[in-house]
Amino acid sequence: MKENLPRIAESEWRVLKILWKKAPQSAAEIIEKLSRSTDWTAKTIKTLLNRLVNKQALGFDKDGRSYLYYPLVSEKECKHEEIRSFMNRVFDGAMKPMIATYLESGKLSKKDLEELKNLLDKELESES
Amino acid sequence: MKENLPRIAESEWRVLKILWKKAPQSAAEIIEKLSRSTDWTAKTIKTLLNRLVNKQALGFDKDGRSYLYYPLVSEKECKHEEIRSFMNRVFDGAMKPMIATYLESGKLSKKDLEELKNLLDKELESES
DNA sequence: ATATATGAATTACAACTGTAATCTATAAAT
DNA sequence: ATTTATAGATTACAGTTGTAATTCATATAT
Repeated sequence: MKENLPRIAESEWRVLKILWKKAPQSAAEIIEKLSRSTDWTAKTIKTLLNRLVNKQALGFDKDGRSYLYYPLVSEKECKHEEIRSFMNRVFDGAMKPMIATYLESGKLSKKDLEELKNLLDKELESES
Repeated sequence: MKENLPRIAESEWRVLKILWKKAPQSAAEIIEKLSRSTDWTAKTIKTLLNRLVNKQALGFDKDGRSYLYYPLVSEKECKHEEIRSFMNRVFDGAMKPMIATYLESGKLSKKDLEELKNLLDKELESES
């Protein structure tokens, strides 16, 4: 609902996603989870936590001598912003060409297509 | 058809888009066009052309002492790749949450929604 | 023939990223 | 009390990007 979202790098998205699922979490917990999905060392993950704190994307409370981290930026805001900048960069901001291009890449099954159609239908109904 | 697409930076997209519209074009033409939509100096644009040539995203033919540039990477491939990496980074590769998030951001008019629905319908029909 | 303007090539430089290693303070183990 | 392991802080270092300025070669003007 506010201004100046920090820029989130690719590796930082991984960290934020974990904290959006559950917060707060200690560095140890975060490291444990990321170690399963990446090959980053604990040091690397600490660096990412640090950078996110510096960018004010994360905050923390002290718990003894370790920290409990939590997001300061909302998942929704970040995703909206990321969609926006991606669409501008690649599709001059227009959704339709983006979808058309995606369809063309043939990555969607019939079921996917129908689900998307449902989404749109619901949105159309719900519109005042 | 593909393999080893170079990574295209944001500013480089601007240049490529111009050359996908029409190719080949001289640096002077490209500079002229980009000067209308950005505040980059000619030097900056030359740097971008150079980098794109180094990444093998552009090629050129000599025309006297200046060059005529043309894309070596296809618009379609680049866009597909960019969608793919964006969806992975932000939405774990799934289109539906992406669309849902976009709808939620309220950036689409009723007309937009209907156009998108048409796109999907056509795709569904055309599917064997 | 020489000076100048212009195209492209090279160099610049800081911020951001990926990917850590090292340092510092302190809690825990002995 | 001293050693050691550990948490977080600081430093590292190369590659990418934004944003040019400088240099080099040469076509053109004088």
